[in-house]
Amino acid sequence: MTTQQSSKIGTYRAVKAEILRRIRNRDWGPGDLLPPEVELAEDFGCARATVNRAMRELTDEGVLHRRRRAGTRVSAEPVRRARLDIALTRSEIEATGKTYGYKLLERKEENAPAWLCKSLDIASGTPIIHVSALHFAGNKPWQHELRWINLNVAPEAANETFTKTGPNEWLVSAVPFSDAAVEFSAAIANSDTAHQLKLDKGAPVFVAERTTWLHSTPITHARLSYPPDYRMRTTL
Amino acid sequence: MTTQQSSKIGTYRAVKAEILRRIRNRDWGPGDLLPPEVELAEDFGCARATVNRAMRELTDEGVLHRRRRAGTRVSAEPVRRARLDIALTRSEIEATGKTYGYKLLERKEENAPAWLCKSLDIASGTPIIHVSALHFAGNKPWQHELRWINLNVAPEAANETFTKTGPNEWLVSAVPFSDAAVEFSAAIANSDTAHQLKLDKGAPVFVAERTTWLHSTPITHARLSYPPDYRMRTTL
DNA sequence: AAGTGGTCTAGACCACGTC
DNA sequence: ACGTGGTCTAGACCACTTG
Repeated sequence: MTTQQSSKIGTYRAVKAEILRRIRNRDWGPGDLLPPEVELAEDFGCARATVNRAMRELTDEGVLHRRRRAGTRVSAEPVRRARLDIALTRSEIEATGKTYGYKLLERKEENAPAWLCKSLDIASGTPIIHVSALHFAGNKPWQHELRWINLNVAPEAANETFTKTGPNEWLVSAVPFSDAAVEFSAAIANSDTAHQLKLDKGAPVFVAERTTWLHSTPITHARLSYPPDYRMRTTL
Repeated sequence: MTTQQSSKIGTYRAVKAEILRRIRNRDWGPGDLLPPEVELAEDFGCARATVNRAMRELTDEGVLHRRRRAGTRVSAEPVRRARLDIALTRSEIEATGKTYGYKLLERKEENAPAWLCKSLDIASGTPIIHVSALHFAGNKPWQHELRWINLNVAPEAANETFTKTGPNEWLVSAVPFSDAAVEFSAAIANSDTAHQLKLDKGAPVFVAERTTWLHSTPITHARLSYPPDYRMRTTL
């Protein structure tokens, strides 16, 4: 929340800080064109590469907008690129100082239900493992996890019981992936989830749905429900 | 969702791709130590700086973990660093192809209520502007916005009516900030929000709460409520 | 003490897209 | 066409932290 300590001059951090200062000071307002890298390098008395790194990072953060030949401008719309650190549930809970707990509710092998085939774009009849489990922070239910694992891609999952650790912990160490997507939404807990999370009927839940692929092939899909007092925060 | 096109050899992109390939191929598994930069530079036949950039980016993305002297390892827990692009509501809606609409519901100047003072850590009696507004995608209510602006920091806000454009659009172009935080959660819509979003009583809403500061001084706080069919997605 | 990453420099060439 | 950013190189010195 506080501006980062300014560093020695001539560093890319110092350049970043100075550019940010000028933007906040409105020397450069939204949409304004900044001088080219070479010029700024002279101003700041450093190498062009240093200015480049500073500006590149500011661009990644959504503060600047760059195009070849057209130059660098202050973002007219500061698209805040927030970072979400999605950790293992265990780590997330332990980071709060609470004790992590896990309980397997159900595990079954079956063919992927129609809605899942459609959602993941896999052939009907694809064998999967379905797991329902609870994660606790201390004694309090923290997350209800519903997971589906594609056995065609991760057949080793058939040997896992998931009684002591959750599917995700096993997956991250056992199955490589190349792409992931997450969706967040709000919903009313269904009766099972409400019961497991010890919520009243009609209580809202925060829902995260994750899917991962290895080279376009779906590996696993998870629906994670959190009680309404859960807060997901951005870092940075 | 698909792996990025591999580039010419000797580029940092090629190095990134090759490192990722070896990780997915389990040449290097979770927790494993990678060779030092100098060595990889030789292997790949490129400069150390090129390898450095590749590894630095992979570290930013949460794939690798680096410490001086200790070397570089594959993350044992791939903390998925998801990126959320938080755009202006207008842009977000227009990106879906729908027409953006805006309607001011209420605007009043008053002293900050106690809960807000506590939440933002500002003195009681701080003058603020409170705005309630609706954002539409086509004819459908998309977001209910409740906003509070600190008049001590942004006194110019007193001259704004917010009848044609929302507070956020004015803020981004008029008031610089240095820090921002966002929290997401699920809640039951209160009667006002439910009415405005045309939801049934007891319907869940997806809630985003944003606060921004300029050098540790709170500028504005917003509570944004979305209907339950809203999905927030990660990019990348 | 020594090895590893972190960063800066000076120079070069390239790629893109605007003018 | 040509100015702007994008990237690579080779070398150097520094900062951290572990053995």
